[in-house]
Amino acid sequence: MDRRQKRTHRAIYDAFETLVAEGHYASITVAQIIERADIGRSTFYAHFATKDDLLDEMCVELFAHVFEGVETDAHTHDNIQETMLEGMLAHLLCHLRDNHHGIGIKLLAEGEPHFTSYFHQELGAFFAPRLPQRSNWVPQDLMQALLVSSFCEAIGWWYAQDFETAPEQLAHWYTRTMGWEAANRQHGC
Amino acid sequence: MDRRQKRTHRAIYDAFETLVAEGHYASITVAQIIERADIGRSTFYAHFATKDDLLDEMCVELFAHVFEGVETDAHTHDNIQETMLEGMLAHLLCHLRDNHHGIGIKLLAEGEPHFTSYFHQELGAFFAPRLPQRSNWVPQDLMQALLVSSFCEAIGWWYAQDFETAPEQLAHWYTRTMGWEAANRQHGC
DNA sequence: GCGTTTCCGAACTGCGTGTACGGTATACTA
DNA sequence: TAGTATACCGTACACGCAGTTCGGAAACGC
Repeated sequence: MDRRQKRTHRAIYDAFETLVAEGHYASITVAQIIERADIGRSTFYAHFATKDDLLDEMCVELFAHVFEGVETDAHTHDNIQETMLEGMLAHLLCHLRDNHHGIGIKLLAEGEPHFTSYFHQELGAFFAPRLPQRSNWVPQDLMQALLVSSFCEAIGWWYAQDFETAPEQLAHWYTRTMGWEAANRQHGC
Repeated sequence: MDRRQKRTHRAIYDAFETLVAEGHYASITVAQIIERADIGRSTFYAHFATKDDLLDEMCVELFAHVFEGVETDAHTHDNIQETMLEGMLAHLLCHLRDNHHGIGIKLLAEGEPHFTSYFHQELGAFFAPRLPQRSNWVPQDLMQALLVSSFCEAIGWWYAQDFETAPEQLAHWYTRTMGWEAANRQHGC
């Protein structure tokens, strides 16, 4: 690949990332990206058909990192199933907070539609084989949707309070609230 | 108030409502509204500063209807508390589905930001004094946020499957999933 | 070096928002 | 019913942003 292409691509990408980190995605203009990346207008359109394509590419790259290792990673220091789940979710939270200036979490909190739907999809797939026990009362797809949207909301809450809570704590609150504690612990009976 | 004003106002309002019912809010243009309402361009701007102001006014009117009577209404044929809550939620669902061509539910499902945040606020206030028992494990504001976003998601699910499920059934699933069943029933212990 | 590819940048089209203003029609008022 | 106020019409305009075009300059790979 031509060295110029790589350079330009990177420049656009970086400019975009910092702009997203600074302000609201929807209000970013191509002119701003161009100026920040210090490239010509037509050059931008030679690389991306539209601003959303840029976002789209970023989603792919981001999720590749964010979900990477969530299923297999270290945090499984305990083989009680729900602790494992909590660990994975905490892991996910850390990734979202720390990768790429935390723009993933920001786009989620802002409710950016494309990113959000992408994330919903990924998270839905993650939850699908892990639904809480009592979910047989409820249609599976509904249950899954509730879990996903709640987790997104929890992320938004976390972001809004500037990550004061520890990810493990948040994951614990979340799983308890959504009914996973019934899995293999007896409630106070 | 001048009769002409009322007429025009109504015309704009109705045109807007049908347009929202037909398509995606974000993609509706002022030109479309004008054409549908059959009024002049400057006339529109004499009534509303911007398209969003129109939406805003609609939110107010809509919520006045939707939340009206939810707290006090008939459905309290039973004074077990959670049945009451389910009844109120079912009532709410009916209102949302049936009022104003169901545009409320549509805006929610589309994730229109202004309407959604408005609705979140109202619903949050509704849930605040009714949090499930076990919510003392979790910060109240987080709990409330999870309840609200889950309910919105449930509404979206309902809309997506074209209201096949009965509102009472959906309200029941929702309350059980979110942990209200623990209020005064013993789990299977 | 030399052909190829990419970049530059300015000019242009297209679309949507919101404003300005003079003429016309309709509504209140006495 | 005549007169005054006010709402409506509609065209034209300024503005901002998206996305395209194209000829010339610069950088690349071989």
